[in-house]
Amino acid sequence: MAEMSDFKAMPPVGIDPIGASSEGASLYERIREDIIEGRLAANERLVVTDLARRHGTSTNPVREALQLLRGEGFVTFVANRGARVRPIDQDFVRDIYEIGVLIEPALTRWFVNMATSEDIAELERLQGLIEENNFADTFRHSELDTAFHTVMYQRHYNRHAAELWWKHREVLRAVSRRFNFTLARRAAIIREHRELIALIKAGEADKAAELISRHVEGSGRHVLEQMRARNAARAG
Amino acid sequence: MAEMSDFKAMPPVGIDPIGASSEGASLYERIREDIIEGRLAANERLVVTDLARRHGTSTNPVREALQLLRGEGFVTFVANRGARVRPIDQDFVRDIYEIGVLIEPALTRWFVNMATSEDIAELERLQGLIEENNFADTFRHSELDTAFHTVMYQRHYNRHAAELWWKHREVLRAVSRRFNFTLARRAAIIREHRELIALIKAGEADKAAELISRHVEGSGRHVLEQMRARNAARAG
DNA sequence: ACGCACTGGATCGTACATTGTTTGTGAGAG
DNA sequence: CTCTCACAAACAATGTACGATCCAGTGCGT
Repeated sequence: MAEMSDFKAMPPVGIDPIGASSEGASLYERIREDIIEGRLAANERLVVTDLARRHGTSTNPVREALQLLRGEGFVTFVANRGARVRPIDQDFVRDIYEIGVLIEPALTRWFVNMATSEDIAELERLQGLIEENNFADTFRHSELDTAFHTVMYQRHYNRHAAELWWKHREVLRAVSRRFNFTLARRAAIIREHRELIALIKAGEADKAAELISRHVEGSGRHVLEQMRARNAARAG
Repeated sequence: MAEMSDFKAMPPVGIDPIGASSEGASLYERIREDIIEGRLAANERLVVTDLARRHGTSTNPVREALQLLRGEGFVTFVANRGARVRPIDQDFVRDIYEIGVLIEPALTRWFVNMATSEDIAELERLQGLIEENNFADTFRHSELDTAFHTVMYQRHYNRHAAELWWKHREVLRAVSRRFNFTLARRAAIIREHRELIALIKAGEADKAAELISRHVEGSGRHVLEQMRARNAARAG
């Protein structure tokens, strides 16, 4: 059973993704999933009574969930006119990736100087599972890849940065799940991960940071290309 | 009257700091101010009925305000045990500054390549007011300084990054308001702002980014030292 | 001294009242 | 006949009040 939880992506310790009331929490999660996964269209109105009916609760938990989502930026509010879905569009994804490019190298640099042999063993184990899976199960790949990077950022002293990274990651994971990996991207991921492990072992913090910068940027470019292609196909 | 609004710090366009219901909005703002300004102690319990009584409303707006604050990271929740004030301590401030050091240079680099002569005129005007004020009115300085940097980041295409910067800025503004500026820091601020304007004029994006990095880091170090000193004084 | 039931209180969920916005209809002007 | 404006009714968001549920701390009994 340890095997099962090994590749389930979990947030860095101390970062509580939910924490609301029992009912409110699941509501929050479900609405957020609906937004991220695209089941709720961009800019769609979120009518409180509708959501309450659909999820079988009263309006109050819905309102609280919406406020929480507002604080996290998934929903926009206009006074006396209710909530709307914030579009998870190319701009949104690009913004997130760009912030990742700025933050992740710093997290990585710290990790390289703090990595234990257990960390490296764990990274190699996960990398082994990633290569074993070899993108056959894309969902599993997504989980493993997230776990890989979580090992690196998990214990960083800057909890804010780690939390920010995790929140962004959750969005990107959901978005990229809609697409397949190109062969070029698959090769790049495997190659860069291996190179990264090597640099960590060698204690090359700056080079590792620089590599992560390229890694994140490449990942972002890949997803954005896919989104663009799908949009073009839809429009054509 | 144009003169009055000139030095009032305003968020970058399109970034709505409130947007809740009329009553709920002020509630949200008041509670947040109480947290940031330190009137609500770190880890203090936020009892819904108390807050409702104190602010003269019913419990529901309070609950929504708290959820919003949770989403923004100012309060923490434990299921069935309510909300607590997230401590605005040295770790918190350090985390925010470190993220600023990573993000602001990128925003600056973009601005240098996009700056118009109007932008530069506005920066020089604000810098003139800053030097004229010369830290006599620290509150005014804080507003002017925020306005100065807002000019630079306001129109950045990455709305996420700009919003992140603004949110952090609001916290730091409130925190630094508790302290005075050392003479060394005053000199550094004036000098770095002047140098920054010169670099922007010259179109030296990389150098400007590097300068901002030092500027933010210096600002962070200054505030953290003040916090540390006060804590030591309090403990002694 | 340790454990268990009880009590006090706060959170969480439901139902309802109020207020503001939107939309649809109709009359009048062009 | 069409367009515009005003008014009114429906609708949704916001605020209030209340009951149910869940925790924490206390005091009793062993």
